[in-house]
Amino acid sequence: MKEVKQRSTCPVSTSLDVLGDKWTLLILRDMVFAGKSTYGQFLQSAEKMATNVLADRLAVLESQGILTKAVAADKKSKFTYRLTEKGVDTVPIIIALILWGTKHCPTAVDLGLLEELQSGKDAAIEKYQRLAREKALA
Amino acid sequence: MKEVKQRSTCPVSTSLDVLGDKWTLLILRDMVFAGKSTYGQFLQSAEKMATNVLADRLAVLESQGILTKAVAADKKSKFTYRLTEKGVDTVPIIIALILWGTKHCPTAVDLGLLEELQSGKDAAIEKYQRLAREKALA
DNA sequence: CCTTTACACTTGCAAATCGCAAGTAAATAT
DNA sequence: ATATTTACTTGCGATTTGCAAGTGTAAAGG
Repeated sequence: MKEVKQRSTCPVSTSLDVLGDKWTLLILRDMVFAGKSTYGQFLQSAEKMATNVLADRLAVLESQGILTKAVAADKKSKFTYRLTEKGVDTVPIIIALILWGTKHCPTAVDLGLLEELQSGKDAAIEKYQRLAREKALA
Repeated sequence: MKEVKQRSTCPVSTSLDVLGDKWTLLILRDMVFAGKSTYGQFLQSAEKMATNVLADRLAVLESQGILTKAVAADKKSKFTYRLTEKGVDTVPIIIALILWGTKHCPTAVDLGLLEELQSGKDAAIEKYQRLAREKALA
């Protein structure tokens, strides 16, 4: 039961107590936008996160109720991570990061997603939250 | 000229390369929502960040063009930090964190701001960006 | 049955970062 | 001249990270 230290009661601070590092939101990004759900899939991302850091972050995310861990349907030696509603609710944060990065970090590019976001952010947020919820039930 | 290592070209990742830690967004929060602008003011926040970490983050934020540093109008021994447009554009990220923290971290409370956000997020984003811009010009 | 592979971690260790306390330096105030 | 304010810098032990290698369990192959 990985515990998180709370530095203050400010909601920005408490959010960062859990999400404020270089890796956690990348895991959530992979779940929401790349449909990933297993340890092995998370390791394959372009950013190459270390195995021990991934294991640690998954444990924190699980203990914070942001995702759930269950034995996979096909293999008993495999686990499937799924987003909870608390996890689905991080979509607006990730989308805000995408918009900021795309606008201000010139080398940051994204396929069709950017167009979709620029032509209607709220619609995109709802779409990806719906998709994430459907995946969570599957 | 503090340099930031870019892990990939994904916009979420590049944003986190700069903003992804426990302190950076708290500095920006203090500038946007508490009107702070000096080293001493940042140190007084409830989260009690270490002096060397603050100095480091301010240097990164300045080198990334998120804020500017200038000698204060009243005192030559004092500096004033101001947000650039790139800095003002982090407001939606901070607001997304406020909404998530308030909804999912029970101890995270906020005075009147929450009500304001719930009754119109986009209006609130525009309001605080406008206020931040006005302060940046002052 | 026995061996190999796939998958999900765990461990060990050097390097980087953090948190804390104290010290430095320049500009004001007294 | 002395003290204070403001903004850092420095030193150091503790924590966290990144990298490589090892462990354990379940399925698959021979």
